[in-house]
Amino acid sequence: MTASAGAFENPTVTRILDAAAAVFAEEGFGGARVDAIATRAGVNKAMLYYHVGDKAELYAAVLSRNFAHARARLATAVAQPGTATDRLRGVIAAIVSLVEELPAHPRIMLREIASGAAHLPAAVVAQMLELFALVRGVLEEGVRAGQLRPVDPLLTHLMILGTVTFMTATLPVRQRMGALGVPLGEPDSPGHLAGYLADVLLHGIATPGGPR
Amino acid sequence: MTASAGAFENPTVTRILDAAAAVFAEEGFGGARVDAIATRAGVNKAMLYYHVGDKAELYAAVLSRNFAHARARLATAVAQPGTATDRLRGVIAAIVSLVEELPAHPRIMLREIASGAAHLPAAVVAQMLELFALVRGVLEEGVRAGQLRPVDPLLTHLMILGTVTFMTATLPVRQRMGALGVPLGEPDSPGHLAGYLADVLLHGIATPGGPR
DNA sequence: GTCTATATACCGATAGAC
DNA sequence: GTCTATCGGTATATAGAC
Repeated sequence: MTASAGAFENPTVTRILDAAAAVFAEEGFGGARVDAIATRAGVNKAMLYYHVGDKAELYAAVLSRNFAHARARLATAVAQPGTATDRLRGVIAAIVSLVEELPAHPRIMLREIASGAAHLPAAVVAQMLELFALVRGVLEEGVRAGQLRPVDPLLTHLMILGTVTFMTATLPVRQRMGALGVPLGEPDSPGHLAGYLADVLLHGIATPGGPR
Repeated sequence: MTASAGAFENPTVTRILDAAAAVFAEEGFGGARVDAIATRAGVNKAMLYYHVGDKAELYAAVLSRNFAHARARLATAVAQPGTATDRLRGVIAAIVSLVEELPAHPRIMLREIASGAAHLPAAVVAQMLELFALVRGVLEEGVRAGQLRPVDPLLTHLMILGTVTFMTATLPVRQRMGALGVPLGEPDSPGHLAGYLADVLLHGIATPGGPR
């Protein structure tokens, strides 16, 4: 992962969090083994407990770091000049590039959603709210400016997140489906994905003159 | 869950699979405890192994049963009369109602996607392919009939699945966000969800005369 | 700060009585 | 077919030497 570490973050801690993110993504909170995280980080298990804490603290630290990174990226996209529509495209592109930079993050969140937020600390929930507020601002501005239909901000945000997450995280599943002999279309580049999503989201898949 | 059991399915097996689906959804494959599944099913752990098999066989049986149910439902929706657009709306409504009937299924699949299909048997992958083929048929027919733009069937299918799954499975997370004091919009009924998704997917969120 | 060794507990799976 | 008891393996977490 090698995500940008916080300014005051110990390099050993960074390695531990990077390893933890990968293992949590691969095995889930319940399935992740602290031994596996320590080995992958190249540190002793006792050092892991010394530097970060127990499994739950480790998990919270990984999520908090990822969401802080996402917030910085989304804030930049939202502050860009241009129409609300332009900035919505920028937000989608930012989300796609975030998933490329932090591939473990959507996988961890997929599991978190599945568990009903069983391991999600309150501080992380607050971070998620900040992100939603940024995207909602762009959507509401687009509605006010008459560029967007009166749209449900939360459903729209979930539509973006769900689509991007599925299109990237399902790659291994799709490869296994393709191995069964059925062509599944060309592999999708990040740019292709972001463009396709923004286009469908803005204009739909119906032909302009098609029946309603 | 109480899904429609296969015709030749032992009632004890049905109870075990129902319990397993709930626990796998809640805890994941790695986090699920066979003891917890047996207790929830009201059977002895030894009986669970006797009737179904080990943890992996249990997991495969749950997924296979769910996908068989989904296939029957989707096949009905696809066979309905009407234009391709009408049937696409029917497919979306069928997917939404499936998620309502089998709430454990999307949660299990969310985790499966996150793990990179780590526990997915080949037979289940084949079942997923059948479902994709049904939806792709409707989309391709819509393109041929000129009702849909030349659309990427797989990306579109993932867009539908990702959106429906996120909108339903994120409910606990959204409730926790709402508890932090920020209004998140009215709760979404299944019908509202299906209608919103179909509408956005077909026509986008841009106003008809809006800038491209 | 770092590492070894271990306490303590739990889990998956089965043997064997009935 | 059903249940109890348990084996063997492994997990988290920490104590304690250096």
